[in-house]
Amino acid sequence: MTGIMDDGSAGTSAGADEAGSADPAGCAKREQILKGAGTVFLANGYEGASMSRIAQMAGVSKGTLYNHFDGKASLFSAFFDEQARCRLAPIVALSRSDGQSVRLTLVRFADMTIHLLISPMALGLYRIIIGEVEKFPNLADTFWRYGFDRTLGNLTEFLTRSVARGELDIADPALSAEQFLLMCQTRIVQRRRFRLSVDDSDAAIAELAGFIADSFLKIYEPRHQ
Amino acid sequence: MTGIMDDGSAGTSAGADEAGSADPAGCAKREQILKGAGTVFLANGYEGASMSRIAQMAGVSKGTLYNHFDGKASLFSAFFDEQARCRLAPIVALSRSDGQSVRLTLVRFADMTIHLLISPMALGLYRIIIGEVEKFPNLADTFWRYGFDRTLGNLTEFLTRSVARGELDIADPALSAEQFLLMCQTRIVQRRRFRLSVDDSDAAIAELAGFIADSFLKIYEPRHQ
Amino acid sequence: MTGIMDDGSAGTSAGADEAGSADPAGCAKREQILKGAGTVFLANGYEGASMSRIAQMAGVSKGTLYNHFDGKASLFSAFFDEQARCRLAPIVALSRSDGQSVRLTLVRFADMTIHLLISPMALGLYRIIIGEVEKFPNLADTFWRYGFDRTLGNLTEFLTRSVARGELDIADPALSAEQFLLMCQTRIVQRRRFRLSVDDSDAAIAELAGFIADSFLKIYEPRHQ
Amino acid sequence: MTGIMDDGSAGTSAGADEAGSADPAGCAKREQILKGAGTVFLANGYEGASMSRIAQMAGVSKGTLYNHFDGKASLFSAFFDEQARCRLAPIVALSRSDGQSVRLTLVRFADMTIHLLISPMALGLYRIIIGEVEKFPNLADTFWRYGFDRTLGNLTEFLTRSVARGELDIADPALSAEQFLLMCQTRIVQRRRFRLSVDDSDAAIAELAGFIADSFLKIYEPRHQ
DNA sequence: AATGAATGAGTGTTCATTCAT
DNA sequence: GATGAATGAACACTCATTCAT
Repeated sequence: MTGIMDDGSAGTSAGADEAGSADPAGCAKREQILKGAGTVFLANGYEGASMSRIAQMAGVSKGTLYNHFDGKASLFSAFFDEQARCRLAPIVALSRSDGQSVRLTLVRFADMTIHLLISPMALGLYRIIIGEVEKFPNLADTFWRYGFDRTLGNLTEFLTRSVARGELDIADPALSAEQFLLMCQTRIVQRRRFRLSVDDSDAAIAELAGFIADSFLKIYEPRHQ
Repeated sequence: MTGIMDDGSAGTSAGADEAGSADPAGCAKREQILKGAGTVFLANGYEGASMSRIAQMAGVSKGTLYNHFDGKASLFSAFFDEQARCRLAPIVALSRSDGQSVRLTLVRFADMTIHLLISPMALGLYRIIIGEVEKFPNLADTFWRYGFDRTLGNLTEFLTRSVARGELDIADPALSAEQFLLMCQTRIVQRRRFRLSVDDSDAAIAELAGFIADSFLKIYEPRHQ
Repeated sequence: MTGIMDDGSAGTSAGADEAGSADPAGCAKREQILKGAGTVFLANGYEGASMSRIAQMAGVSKGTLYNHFDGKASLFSAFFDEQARCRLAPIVALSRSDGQSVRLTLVRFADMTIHLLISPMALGLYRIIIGEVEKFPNLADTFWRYGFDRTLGNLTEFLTRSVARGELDIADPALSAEQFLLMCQTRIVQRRRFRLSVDDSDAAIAELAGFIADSFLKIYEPRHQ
Repeated sequence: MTGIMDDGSAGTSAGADEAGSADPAGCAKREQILKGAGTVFLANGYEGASMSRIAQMAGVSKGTLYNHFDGKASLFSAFFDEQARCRLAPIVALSRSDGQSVRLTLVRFADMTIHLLISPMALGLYRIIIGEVEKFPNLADTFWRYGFDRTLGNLTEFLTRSVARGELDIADPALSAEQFLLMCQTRIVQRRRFRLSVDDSDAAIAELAGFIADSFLKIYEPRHQ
């Protein structure tokens, strides 16, 4: 439905030299494996996951894993590519909602970002990428490109439009967008990443989102003199 | 020189009066092991590190590891505690530097924070904690307390003093201190954590530190009307 | 031929109708492992046996051991159960031989018992059970039930029948049966358990069996006055 | 007090070429080690005992163990020799009690034997010897000679005297003595060796002792025609 | 294409033994 | 003589990977 899906299917069809009738069936098993792999990898990390458990979780035999993927590392990368390509960046669409005040848009953006970042999937992906970046450097790259840059790009675009409208005064929108995303990690997100207890109720998130948006506006709202 | 050093030397001197020459020797082996363990843990994570490799790296036999530590997890924790206690938070002293302008203090604080956070040790510790927090929840706690809270506390204190002097207008200094620390992770720190290439020259860091301090001041400098 | 064989074949045939050719193959590996395990366990005891040696002796890899059994203790128990169930108590059938004089039956019973008890397998099992009874209490229980109680039961039954016929005068046949079995361990069996040299030729055993039967008869033959 | 002590001290003094002033002190440490070793060996068997635990239990350092004994096997043998020489065969003295009826002597002998054989020490020694006889063949030999043969010898002597007095009619007193000792293991002793539950109250033992003595007398009491 | 039994190098850990102090 | 830190071979057990079916 979004451009994300298009990207995903495009990537698959590009390599779909085996397509036709075999593709759906083969893809089903493949997806089945990737789903099981994801569950195990997110719960146990790369080293902590065993191929046996993945096979068991996916409901296939261990041999089948090796028919579809070259090995553990390959399966791990495939899982991450799929996650990054297909499931990240649901914040994208939101920032398009024009017609609202800049503040409201920023508040909603912050609210959604915080909610996303403390979702089990996002926390798990962050954990595993940060943990395994030395062993799988391209993983972080993929994750960054698909998971962060797109969101960042949309926010940057929104900020640029706002600057053009004279609603904000920003010299480097890309840098400020990144700054905004980091401010969203204050308190709640950061503590959740460290598994520290914190109030992450919707109300607490909403309040924090307001605080972040206001802070951001104080930095960048045009000062009339 | 700092309170950290005092803590460390206090612990050491406490055991020094009954040992004399024996203590350094025993401590030497322990330190030797911890050093090797650190190298391997930081490079490979907890699961990826093997006791054999640690023994080899530390230049001792595998059995000696177990004479000094209860096991892998124990060694890991010991390494972590030592790092958290002794090597983190050298930023502490800085925020005491009164007599300077608030901006200069913030700039220097941001500069030091960025430098610290992109140091190999800090990057490695962050990686490993985030990666292993599910298996070692108390690790993140220790890291947070020693590595983050102390720095945060000092910054909070500084902000509170500045508010008292009328130089800043902050409702919740602790929250704003955390916000400042997260802004310090914009661009350079975050990219280094993802192993992405980024200009982390002193000049680039200095410029970013200035940007962060200015942003922070724009949020919290008193508005005269 | 005996009830023991029936038990064994019954268990096998129960699984044979859904397997056919696969069962024997899987069972073959299992039997192969159990055979190797038996050799090593009997020669070295439980603690003295290493899984590596068992694997080597059985001609399989160490991993295969763990594909078929949960671990060392499990393998040990499996070996034991099999031995206790299938190889002990071949004396059972003998006591049924009616139509002979009581004395002859007792002599033959003693003769067979002594022969059985000094067989390498019985000596090894006895050794290992006595040695490991603290660590595997259920082992001794199994051994007792399959190895001793059945034989004891048959002898008791025989004695009871003889009492009914007026050929013996026994108040507590179960106790006397046990007494008989212990008398069978005089001299030869006991010395073999201690690895002491002793004449265990068939002739010596036959003579001892006669002595035991005569002693037993002197205790329990009806005294007419 | 008994001949046992004489034997023990004789054995020690025979090898006391290092005697004089060093002997008592060295012997104290040696005894201390042997005591600790005994505790650990009896509780865990040979393989299950670790030199560290023995050192700890004896209250000496691990190195000291090796100053006094050649190694684990040597310590094990030394412990057994000492046990066999010094602590076994307290039944010896009893059979000398003449002036009583043969039956009473036999009853008291059986009673004492049963009590001795189900004592923790005797059960432990039996277990460990039977279990380790393959690895330490001379152990069983020592145990047999000191633990069994002496008792057997005394009983044989008593039986011979009784035969001479016309109170018993025994062709091979040594064989019959052994037979008597084995009958003493009926029911209670045997079950305790297998860790099976059994009534081992003094009353039960007394009753069993009576049964054994009566059985024995029925075999060997002179038949007047 | 799917299976799962077999593999063997690898893991964390223990422990009898040695030796400088 | 006593110590205990150091050793390294051995242990039970795991797991990514292969391959005959």
